Amino acid sequence: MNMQNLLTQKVQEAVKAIFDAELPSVEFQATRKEFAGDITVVVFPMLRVVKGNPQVIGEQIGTYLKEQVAEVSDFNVVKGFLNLVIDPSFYMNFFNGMKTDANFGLVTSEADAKAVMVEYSSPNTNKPLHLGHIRNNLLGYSVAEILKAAGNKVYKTQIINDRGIHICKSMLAWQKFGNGETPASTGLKGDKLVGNYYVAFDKAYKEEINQLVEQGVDKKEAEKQAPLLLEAQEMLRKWEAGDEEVVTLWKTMNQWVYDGFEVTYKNLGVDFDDYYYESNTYLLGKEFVAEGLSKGVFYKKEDGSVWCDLTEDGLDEKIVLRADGTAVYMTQDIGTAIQRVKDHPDVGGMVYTVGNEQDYHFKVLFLILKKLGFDWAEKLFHLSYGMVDLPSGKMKSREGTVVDADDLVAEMATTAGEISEELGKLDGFSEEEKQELYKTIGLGALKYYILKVDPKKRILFDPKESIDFQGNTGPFIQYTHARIQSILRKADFNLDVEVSTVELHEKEKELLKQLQLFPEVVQSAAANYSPALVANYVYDLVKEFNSFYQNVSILGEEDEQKKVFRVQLAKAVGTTIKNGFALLGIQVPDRM
RNA sequence: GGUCGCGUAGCUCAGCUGGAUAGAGCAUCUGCCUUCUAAGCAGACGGUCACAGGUUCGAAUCCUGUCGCGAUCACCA
Repeated sequence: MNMQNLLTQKVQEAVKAIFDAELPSVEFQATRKEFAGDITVVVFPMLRVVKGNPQVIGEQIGTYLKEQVAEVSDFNVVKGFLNLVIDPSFYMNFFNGMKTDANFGLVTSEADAKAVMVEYSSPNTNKPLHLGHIRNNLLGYSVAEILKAAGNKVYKTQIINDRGIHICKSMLAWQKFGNGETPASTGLKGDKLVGNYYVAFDKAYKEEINQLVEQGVDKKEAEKQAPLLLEAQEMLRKWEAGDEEVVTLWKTMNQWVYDGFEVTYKNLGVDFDDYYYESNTYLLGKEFVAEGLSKGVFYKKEDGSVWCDLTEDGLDEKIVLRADGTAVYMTQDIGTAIQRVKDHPDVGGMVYTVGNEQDYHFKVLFLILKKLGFDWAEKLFHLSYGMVDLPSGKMKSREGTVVDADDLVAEMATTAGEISEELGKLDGFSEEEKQELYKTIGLGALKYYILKVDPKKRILFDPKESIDFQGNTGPFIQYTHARIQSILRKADFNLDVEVSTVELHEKEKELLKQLQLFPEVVQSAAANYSPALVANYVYDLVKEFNSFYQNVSILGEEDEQKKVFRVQLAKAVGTTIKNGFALLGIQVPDRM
């Protein structure tokens, strides 16, 4: 049992015994550094049940605990705060229980557990991934890993937006200006090549508009009339009709993009269990719209379009099927959700990692699924995150103001390399090992930078100010892990022994307290879908460790018992750093 | 205009199920490498927690209003 649960019981017992009152709950907080004690009971909330002076009440409860509870070795009361000193043996017991557990704090899922499906990435197939997608990918991957670690079965998936006018634009531009270029012929990544044609389309399209405007056509009208756009629309119609030539080109160019995406995903270190494609699912929702109609969840307007009335829920009316019977975004998402549960009957909930610009869409989607009567609809979560903006504003791929995902990852590795070279600690590394390490550090910096901030906050990213490698950063934490491994390499004695040191150094105790929090942090990060909680926790742990490392000699300690304990402690911290960072998708090196 | 989110040190962020003097990092300044990796440690400087009310023994945290920033309100996705 952990300390808080035990103390909750004991404090309730004390209040019962002394004041004959029932305490519904007990409030704890960490004891402030300037006071003696390890954990603090806040007396004020008890005043609702127990009348009296908080100082006196604190004294009475403190006395009771000291006498009755073995783990409480002393106490003091400051105003309404009862500071308890916990006996070192409690920490040692905890430590001896966890120090050999390589999965401390991580929970494996029960065989019959319900699964959670986490959707993330979900790009369009007409352009390469950029910094915004990076945030999405890192968040989705990390939340999936955190949910796993908290004891859930997880499927990672995405819905690929592979159809529509945007991809036709790239296809058309390629047909017109491409001269048969391929990724192989140009050496370009497929997603980059296709992205170039998307930009080329936009450029040519704008020229046409300008020409039309010069000829006296109204601008709005020109945007609709430009021959290129009409051609692209015609291409979309052909695609929907199954035109062989168009479909073949579509398949070819999409495959180029997928191949390019795979490289980016591999670079980022994210993966998926399952892929869904809009071209397969966009018609799926229709049968459920029909079902919803018969159930009275939806209604049909005179023109034949189908709607869902959400005004009673404080929202608007929402269209779920066009008058011409074609699917809208909502139709497709209804269908995809249902399809996913059909494919994976053990799915009991889903997480959608999608930017906050779609908050309203998901509110509506979840509500509609609920109205359709699916029990899992209660367990849907929109992992909504803030946009990544540049100092100049929003990233716009057509205007070339995007921070490309591959470029950024590469730049981070280059910077990591420059810093490493300067520090010159990599004697004995092969060139290959060095490159591998630079990638690990660069990615660590990038991932930590993005994941440590609360998902719902927007991020302002200034490409001119590079991401730090010092302070509250990924590399700082990786560095600490490397330091610990260095100690372990040098510790040439048996660590497999039980140490019962009762005398704990202040720094050691602080570390043990911090380690103890890890399991709760994992659970809380899962409950809040927040990698930031894990990031902040690991940072606190690492800060605490470095303070210990710099102030207390580990291998130089003369007392054999203490020395062994300190190395064991360092090892446990190293394992927790590694496990915590794994939840963020960040690797930790053994040397750097 | 309606709805939703955000506003904490010069900058980037913690803290937000109400609790002691609001914490880190970066930047600036001081010390610490003949001892376990200085991507580090120890310290200094820096705050009317956007503003105004309210609830409370107690508010950065909860409620109301105002201001600022962003998103969204398509038979687009």
